[in-house]
Amino acid sequence: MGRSPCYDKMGLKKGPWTSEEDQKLLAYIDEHGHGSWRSLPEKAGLHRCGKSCRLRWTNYLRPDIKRGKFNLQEEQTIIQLHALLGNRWSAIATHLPKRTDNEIKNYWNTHLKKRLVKMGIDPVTHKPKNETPLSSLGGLSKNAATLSHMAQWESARLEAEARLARESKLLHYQTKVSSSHHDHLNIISSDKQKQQQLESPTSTVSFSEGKTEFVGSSSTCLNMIKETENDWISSTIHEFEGVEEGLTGLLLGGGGSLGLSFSADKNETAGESSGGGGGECNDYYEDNKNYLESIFSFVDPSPSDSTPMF
DNA sequence: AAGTTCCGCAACCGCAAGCAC
DNA sequence: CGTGCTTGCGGTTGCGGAACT
Repeated sequence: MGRSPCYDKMGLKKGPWTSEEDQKLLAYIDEHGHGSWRSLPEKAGLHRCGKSCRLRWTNYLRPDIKRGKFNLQEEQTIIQLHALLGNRWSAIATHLPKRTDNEIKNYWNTHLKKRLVKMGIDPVTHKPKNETPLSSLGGLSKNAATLSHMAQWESARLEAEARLARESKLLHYQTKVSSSHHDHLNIISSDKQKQQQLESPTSTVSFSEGKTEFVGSSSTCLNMIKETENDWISSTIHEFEGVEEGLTGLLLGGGGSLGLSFSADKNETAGESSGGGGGECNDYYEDNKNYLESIFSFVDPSPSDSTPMF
């Protein structure tokens, strides 16, 4: 199968991009859209392979990228979506407008993953490494099964959403040429805001009477899978045209109940600050409990203490 | 001040899905 | 329907700067 023979080709540069190369790439995409990535470098006068250009564009030069530190809400969203979706960074990124999958992946690997480990939570399964203390939460295994099942559906749905977002992007950049490339690095115009709406599809997962539903024309999981993708995508378009609060919003809507003490790098965890690991377990236990409750409250609509999501 | 270690992030690699022919 | 090309994705690497000794 054809893998693009990238950097072996004579004269193709690799490594960090210079500002001059950035300008060339931006200017070309401004003018023509990216079109075929393979042919872009030659047309743009770049001695790079198309793959490198695409990467540079999607991860760095795109005008709708927000750079800088992740805020608390974003962190929580990543963690909870990761619990649902695993390492599906592109799917997670669709719920974090202006953040790239690469950035989210990096942030997870360098920050969040370590924090969970320190809290005694397995960053892969999002379960406590020592199950026993939390078994007292009750119903967790049942919830875990539900969560797993849900994740599968959410996964499938997000794939379609992501595809839609990609198509929207392509359409936008092929048909719309924005102003100067300096603008790319600095502003978000009204056009870009429209674009964001397309690029940031939101979920409309709802839960009722213990049954999971996906709001929209495809009201049940079964319907969702039976519908043709086009039908489903078009229904999704209607959804996020009118619905502002998506999965992210839902997650954050319950954010007040989140007990995670992710206070942006100050003290990594309560356990760590307790010094020498003596009292770590209790602190971790509290963190874990809140952590898991925050995730499971997303699944289990028990009316008691969880903040209503809708 | 110099050397070493640690950390964060941009970029690369390779696989696989999607698409066109 | 099969084949080959392009693109997207996730894992990993390596460089540069910060922190530490």
